[in-house]
Amino acid sequence: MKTAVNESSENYLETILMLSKKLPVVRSVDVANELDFKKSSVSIAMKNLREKNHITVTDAGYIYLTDEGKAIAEMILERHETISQILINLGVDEEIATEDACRIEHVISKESFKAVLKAAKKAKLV
Amino acid sequence: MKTAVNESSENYLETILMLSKKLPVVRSVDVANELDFKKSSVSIAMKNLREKNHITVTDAGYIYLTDEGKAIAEMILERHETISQILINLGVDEEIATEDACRIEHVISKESFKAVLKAAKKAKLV
DNA sequence: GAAGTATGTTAGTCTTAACTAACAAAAGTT
DNA sequence: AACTTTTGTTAGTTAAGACTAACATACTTC
Repeated sequence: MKTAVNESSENYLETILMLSKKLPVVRSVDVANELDFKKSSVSIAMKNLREKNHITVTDAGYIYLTDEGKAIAEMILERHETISQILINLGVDEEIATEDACRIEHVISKESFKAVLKAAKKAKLV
Repeated sequence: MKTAVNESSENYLETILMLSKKLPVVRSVDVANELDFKKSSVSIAMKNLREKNHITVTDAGYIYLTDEGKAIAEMILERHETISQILINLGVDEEIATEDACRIEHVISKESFKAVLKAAKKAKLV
């Protein structure tokens, strides 16, 4: 089952996972606040993620990642943490490193990420 | 003079610079062929680049980068070559490395690129 | 010079993903 | 009970950046 995921969806899934680690439950409004988007935008995005089976939403409005959604979210979050850590350890300002990681995490291929991670570990950068 | 350049424009400028190195003159149709876009799309893009003073176009349809356009194009092309070279030297398949470089080159910050370049040189990766 | 090919432009369409505005329902407050 | 705040949804707008279709030159070629 090919799951074509675009950058926008990846970003929402990553944010839901991240929020679920620091909030008891995650709602649309939490996602909107975190990303600084309007709740109407998030509402539509959540509808799309529901239709693609990447999340489920309870009657109370609590958002949960499905296995598929969680797999994507965890992949992106791992990339985010790894890439920002590498950049910070190379001397890049933390805020800039985080912003760059936020963009690179969506465009790097599995193969390249794997190669970079391996090299960074060898060089004790991560 | 803040020159906000989006990914699309950067890509066109990079392509014009690249083509200028292997063709006597660069025209819209050459850009369209290289990027596999329709010539109408390129026509509109060239109009935008002209309005932003990133290129000039002669009556004969020959496209030339302005100083400002060339600066952007050279920056992106340097990133492209550097990033793809690093990935290839880390063992990534050449085609994948090139595709990844094509995307990362537009989203990495000046500061991060500089840090990565320095580290790659130290490690003899580039 | 007529016909065909190459090049460039314009007008209008489509998709994505944000936005505002308006509204409905629930929960909290006085 | 009445008012306010919070949350979510829907409808319609906007912008970017690709697309198709149609057309206007201009250059070739016979």
